Amino acid sequence: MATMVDVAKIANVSISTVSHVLNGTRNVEPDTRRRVTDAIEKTGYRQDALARAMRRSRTDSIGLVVSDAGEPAFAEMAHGVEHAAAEQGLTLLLANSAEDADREQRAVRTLLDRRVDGLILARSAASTAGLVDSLAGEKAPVILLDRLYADLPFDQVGADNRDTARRLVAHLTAAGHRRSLIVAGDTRVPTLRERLDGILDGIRDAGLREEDQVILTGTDFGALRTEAASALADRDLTVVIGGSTPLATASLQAIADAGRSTPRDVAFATFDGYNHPDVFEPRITTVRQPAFDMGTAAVRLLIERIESPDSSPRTVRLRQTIELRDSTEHYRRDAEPVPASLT
Amino acid sequence: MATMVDVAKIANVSISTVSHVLNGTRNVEPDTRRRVTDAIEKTGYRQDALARAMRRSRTDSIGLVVSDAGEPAFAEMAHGVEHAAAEQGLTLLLANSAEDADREQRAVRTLLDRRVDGLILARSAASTAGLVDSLAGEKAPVILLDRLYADLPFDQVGADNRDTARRLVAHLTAAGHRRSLIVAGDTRVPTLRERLDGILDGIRDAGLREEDQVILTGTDFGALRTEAASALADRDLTVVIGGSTPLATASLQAIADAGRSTPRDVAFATFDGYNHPDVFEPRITTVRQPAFDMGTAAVRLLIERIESPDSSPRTVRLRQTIELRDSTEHYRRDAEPVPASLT
DNA sequence: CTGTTAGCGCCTTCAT
DNA sequence: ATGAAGGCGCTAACAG
Repeated sequence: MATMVDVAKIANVSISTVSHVLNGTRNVEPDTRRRVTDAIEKTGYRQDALARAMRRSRTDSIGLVVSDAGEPAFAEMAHGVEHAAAEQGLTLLLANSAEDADREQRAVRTLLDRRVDGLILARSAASTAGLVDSLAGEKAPVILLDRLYADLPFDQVGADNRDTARRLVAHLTAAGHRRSLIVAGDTRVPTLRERLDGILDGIRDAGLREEDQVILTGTDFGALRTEAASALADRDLTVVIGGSTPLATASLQAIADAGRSTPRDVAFATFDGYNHPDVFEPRITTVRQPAFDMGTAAVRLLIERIESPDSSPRTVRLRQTIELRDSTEHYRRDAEPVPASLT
Repeated sequence: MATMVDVAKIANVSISTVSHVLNGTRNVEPDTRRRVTDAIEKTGYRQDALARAMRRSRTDSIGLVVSDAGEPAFAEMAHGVEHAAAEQGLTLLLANSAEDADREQRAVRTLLDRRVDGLILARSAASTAGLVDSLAGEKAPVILLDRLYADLPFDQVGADNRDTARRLVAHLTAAGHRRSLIVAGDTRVPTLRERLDGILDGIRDAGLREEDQVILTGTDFGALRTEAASALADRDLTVVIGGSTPLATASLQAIADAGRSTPRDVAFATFDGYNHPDVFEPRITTVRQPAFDMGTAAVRLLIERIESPDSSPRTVRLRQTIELRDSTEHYRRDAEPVPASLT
């Protein structure tokens, strides 16, 4: 592989001139520039990003640590990050945490050791004390994506989970639902906690009692499925709400286990949802995150943070949309009309 | 950030000793080693991967260039690559080609400039002359994943598309189907070409005529959907076969457009398919790639190639499985029994 | 407008 | 068993 020395020799200039034409970092006589570019052409020279990074002590790369959930919402976020990074000329280094705090730690370390200029933690288990500590001393800024923890000294990007959950429930109660099965999942996860809180807000708004709802929490999807199936023996539960894609899957399985089906004899709505809602049955009412935009927003915040490390941390929440479909709309057609303001 | 110099000073040794305890690359007195590890502990020293890579001229990282299809099969492959890389202590650098030859070129360049030790091109448009040329001179080996081109000087990992397609058609014809709508897509893509060829093999095996089948090719999914819908006016077409996930989506939409439904009045099967086949209707008979294993196989091949650059290129094809579901099994129950040997 | 030079942090002969 | 020193390829003062 050709180096700057080779180019300089052929062009009959110093390596510093080569560097400067390469980076456009100072004026050089058209004629000399010519000789240099010709030499570059001839040798097929390419800058060595490693050496450059070492000297400049910045790599023009950022890291993304993700839990490897195959959920569409997450894939979209990663995609948004990828897109925005490329647009900024940043290389993206990816590491996988598999929803495991330990692996997350190691992933973060790996990326930091590679001297990424900044780090985005998507769906992080960031609450673990260790992580925050280990990040404190680093100069590489960190952005939290999707799971937002209060009182952390990081920029954060998420969605307005609580508010949208409340709007969703307003719609459901307006349609006549009084008692619901809420498959809330692991409420230590901020996103899921916020969604549950918003649902409860909505319940209260409608003058309903929390005690009349069935709320299922926990981390074990198998157990949740079983519990949900038993709960559904109670035919007064007219609607099921899933807190995320895997929770929705467990819920749908439970509905089938209980010998019920949506929307025929129970309504159903979920957060995050599935791809191809137009091709498969049932068509599910879904709260959709602006996942791609969340990814790009994270990159934007990261870049701003790299440029001004000492401004105070910001939290951005993007607005979600409610996509109404058969699973709620074709249950109880006799209910009150749907307000048009909902999406 | 602490460097080896800091550590050496504190431990009262030379930096070369520090290097050697770090890498276990020569014996050092237990006592000195102790002092060094203590100093490392105290300073929170971490190796600078960049400087190390520069000196050793290897980065312990590999690159993965992918088309950003959100298809499950692809996500699985990427996941497999990620997993295997981590297991080998390799960092994974990811770049996205968005199914665009130009972007693919640039992605490859970016990764090569970062001096990855090797490169995996998944779902590559590698046929473009430029790419192959630009790769020829590089010392970083390249593995092609999923789309296999004959006569290319690279290791390649794919699936036994042709053979499995043939088995699938054997099953369908045994079940009584005589005329099919084959949504084959862009047959310049080797994977899709192989699948179509295998389907035609199967047609011939069954003593049927190719002229009685409707074969739709092309890159425009919208157009394919329209053509498929018109074709389905012919009620003698009793089965539709999709060549990939997006082709399946277009096919399913076309079936709906034509006022038909599967499996009620047309059978359906596809390659690659969708997630959550247990939760949604219709449940689709699917040829499934061992996508995860393909990813890990690519990493294995890459590592072997890095270690012995001059052995001749190998092509690995992994066996696919046929997952039989309602979309073919609940059409024409009166047909001949299904051979048990199929999956 | 161009050239010289000192490192960035590390690994690795070559001495001792 | 340990140290000294050169250099990987590049950028950024500093000179001229």
